[in-house]
Amino acid sequence: MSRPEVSMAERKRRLVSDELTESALQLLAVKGYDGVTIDEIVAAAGVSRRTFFRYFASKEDVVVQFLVDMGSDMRAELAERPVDESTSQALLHAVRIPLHACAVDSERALRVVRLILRTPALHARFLERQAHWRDGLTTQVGQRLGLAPETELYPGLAAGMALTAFDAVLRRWCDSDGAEDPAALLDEAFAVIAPALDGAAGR
Amino acid sequence: MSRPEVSMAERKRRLVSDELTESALQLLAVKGYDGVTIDEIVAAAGVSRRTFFRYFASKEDVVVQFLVDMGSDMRAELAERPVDESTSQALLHAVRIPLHACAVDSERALRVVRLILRTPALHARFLERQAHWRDGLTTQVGQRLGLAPETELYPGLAAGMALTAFDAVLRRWCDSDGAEDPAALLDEAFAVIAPALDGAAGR
DNA sequence: CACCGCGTGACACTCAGTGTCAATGCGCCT
DNA sequence: AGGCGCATTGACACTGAGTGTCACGCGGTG
Repeated sequence: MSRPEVSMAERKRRLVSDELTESALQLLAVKGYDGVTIDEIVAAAGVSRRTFFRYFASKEDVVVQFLVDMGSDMRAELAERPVDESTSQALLHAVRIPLHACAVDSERALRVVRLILRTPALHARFLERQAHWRDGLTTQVGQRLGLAPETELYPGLAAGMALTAFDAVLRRWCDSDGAEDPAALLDEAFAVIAPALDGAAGR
Repeated sequence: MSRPEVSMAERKRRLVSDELTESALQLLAVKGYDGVTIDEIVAAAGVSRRTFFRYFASKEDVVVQFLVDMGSDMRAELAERPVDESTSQALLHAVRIPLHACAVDSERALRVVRLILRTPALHARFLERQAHWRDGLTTQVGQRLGLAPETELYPGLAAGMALTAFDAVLRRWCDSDGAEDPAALLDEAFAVIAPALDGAAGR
């Protein structure tokens, strides 16, 4: 009753998913990635092992999955930037999205990022997601400039450089335990790469 | 007899390792990553399952392991470049190493790269190795310029950009089935990123 | 009330990866 | 030659990730 704008089934799914993610992150942060089994996670969340794999494709996914939305958000942001903006400025705004998400809930984000960066299996998965981000940004940059990414190297390089900056900033932010300001670091990083993004050779 | 410069035990290890790698690559290329089990690989190589894991830490490793040597080679090359050379030139020479290795045995390399790039699990592992390459190049760049990579963003960004170029070239080379010239593509890519590597903001 | 569809739990199974131990083979020393 | 130590191997057992299958229960519907 009331207003099932989202079917109650949908809310139920969210609930289970969140419960699982929460339990997992809690345990993983304490005992480390290899120190926790799926059985412990599902026991903490109060669901069956089988159900876990109905929500997440793998143990890694429960940590990394939220990244797919951030990838979409980034791409959407880039798509909305005015076309007369320089490539570096547009990409800077796009890359700010995930970094801003960290700043909003730095406590939690720091725990997750630390876990990812120092767990090889998670780091590998994380980088693969980033590759998808790059692909999305690449086609978007190509669209902005009217360049075919299959023919021209520039779109892929531009997207890659932007994410290189993101990565460098994220690592620094994590290593400093959140002490350094991500936004300032990102500006600094983009000051370095901007000459390549907006340079004569680029466009 | 003759000259056991390398202990016979060592040669034996190489033999087993090569046998395993060969069998694995053969099978994986044909049946796909998930279509092959370790048992099939070891049966083809004529060793026990346990032995496989004495040589490779995981199923992924048998495909990706050779990359560690390429990482060392790259870093060594960068270390040997004259210090008065521009950063972009030095990094270009370093990144040429792995690309050159592809060109030497393009037949085989193409098969492996294809397998890696279109198998998510392998791609993830591949990117993680590249992250190690980047770390090595980062400290090396820092050393060249007398910059502390923990303080300055530039070394990490420079190394990251160089590998972004490498990655873009590798993908293009693979997508074109080896038709395009890696060396030419790399020059093209470095023409884009060089302004950032050697630009005023950099050093 | 009977029906239907979906999410769930229970169970069994495959496969990756690890620890342990006994057997084997090779180099070395006496 | 014979014995000793060291390293590699195979066999076996075990844990944990991931998947297929099926029967149950619950909410909505004619």
